[in-house]
Amino acid sequence: MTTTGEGTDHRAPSGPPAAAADLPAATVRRLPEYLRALSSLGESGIETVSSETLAAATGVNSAMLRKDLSQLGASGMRGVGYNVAALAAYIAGVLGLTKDSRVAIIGLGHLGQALARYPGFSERGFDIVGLFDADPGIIGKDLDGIRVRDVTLLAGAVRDEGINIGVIATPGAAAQHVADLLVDAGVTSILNFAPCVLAVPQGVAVRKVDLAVELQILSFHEHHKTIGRANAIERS
Amino acid sequence: MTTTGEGTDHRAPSGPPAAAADLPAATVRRLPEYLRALSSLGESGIETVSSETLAAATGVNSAMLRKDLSQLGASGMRGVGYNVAALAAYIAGVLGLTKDSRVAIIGLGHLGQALARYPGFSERGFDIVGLFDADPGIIGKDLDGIRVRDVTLLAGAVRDEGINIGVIATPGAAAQHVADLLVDAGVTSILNFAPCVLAVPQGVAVRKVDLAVELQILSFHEHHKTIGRANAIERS
DNA sequence: GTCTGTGAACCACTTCACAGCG
DNA sequence: CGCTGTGAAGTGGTTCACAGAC
Repeated sequence: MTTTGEGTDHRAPSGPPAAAADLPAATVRRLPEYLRALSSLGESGIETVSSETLAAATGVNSAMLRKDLSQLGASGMRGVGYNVAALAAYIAGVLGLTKDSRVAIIGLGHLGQALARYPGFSERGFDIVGLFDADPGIIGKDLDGIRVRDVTLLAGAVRDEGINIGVIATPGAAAQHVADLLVDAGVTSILNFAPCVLAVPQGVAVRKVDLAVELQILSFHEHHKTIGRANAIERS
Repeated sequence: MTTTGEGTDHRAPSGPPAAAADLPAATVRRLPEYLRALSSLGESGIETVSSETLAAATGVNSAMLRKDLSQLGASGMRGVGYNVAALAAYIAGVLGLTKDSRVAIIGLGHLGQALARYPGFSERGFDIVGLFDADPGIIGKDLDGIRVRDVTLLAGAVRDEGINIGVIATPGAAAQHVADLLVDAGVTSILNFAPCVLAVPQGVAVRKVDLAVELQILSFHEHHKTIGRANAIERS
């Protein structure tokens, strides 16, 4: 399945990930990190982990980890710690990773092609099932067994193939149009790599990743590395 | 230069980006967005912009934009707004984009190759001057005119070629080793795409981008899209 | 009148510190 | 005795609302 790959042999070790609907955004952001650290621990054969250890592996404060997990409604044995396999399964459940997501990538320039071939997606339960572009020079191309289709076929594919996440890797100028296509077709989760702000209706979740922005933030720190004010750089 | 490309003809329109050293992290994160929006406005020939308009273009509250800019020490004419070209130049100065940065990418799998060819980097003043990998099958390969070198040559290249930003696009298992090489060679800014937490000494800035994490956060929202609680999804 | 700059209130998240369970 | 779970305190960031410049 998606998560541990190791651990003991029970399928659903903990109770059902019940009422974990309105977690703080900051907590949600950390859950994938916890999950990754737990997978890594599980592969090392470790069965139990303390909040202190797991927090160190994810770069957070142990109290925050405990608070996150308790808000989430889960586990932990006092005096002992957390069961690695059970906790991983629980978090995976909260994140909705029990059922694989179906992803379309729109825009297959260099970045889009790299995303299409990035093994980390399928490894973690995200099936890339559709590739779309507007450039006739790219349409028809085969990327690791998936053929790039014309973007005009996007809406039909979303419906017919159960696509529920759209990844926009087009130039900025095309991004809003693609977002509109996705939203009209019923997609409510979008990951945007284009350098622009997308307008979407309420209820549609958009996350934005701008690689150049990250470099510019580093540039800022680099530029102001004069005095010994080297604190507060992490987690900026 | 790095930023507007358009606008009026004065080179250094505003005063020197003086004492903007210890800005709040949240502000620094937004500066590149402001800059991008300003570039876009400048290309449209717009010379002046109100905080309201610029805030809308970047998806933030106008009061926050004004506060950011005033903290930064800059500009603004009451009753009128901000001079687009001057403000862009000012922000570029604060971010340290007046001098181009020299970037090395380590790890040239699919993602690293895409990053090496991503035009957005050079467009915004980041010169990719070094590509390094440990795989003999990749070393020697030419990517858009840059030859991939053996990672053992990294330290020397950092010193000889003035590399000041390292981008790690290796598998997780190799990332810490590469980070150590970079730090030992004197690099103090690292952008990490590997799915792991890096340990670095104080004074070294690390930013982490994990593409799968972004999808997992979307998965969470997708999974909990039951009730009409569609607020607070943006900016999570 | 318009739009900036900013004190004050508000809110969210983080850290501390410790009570309580195993 | 160790480690979780959590109230309480602290911190940082956002929004409000308005005084003041143009």
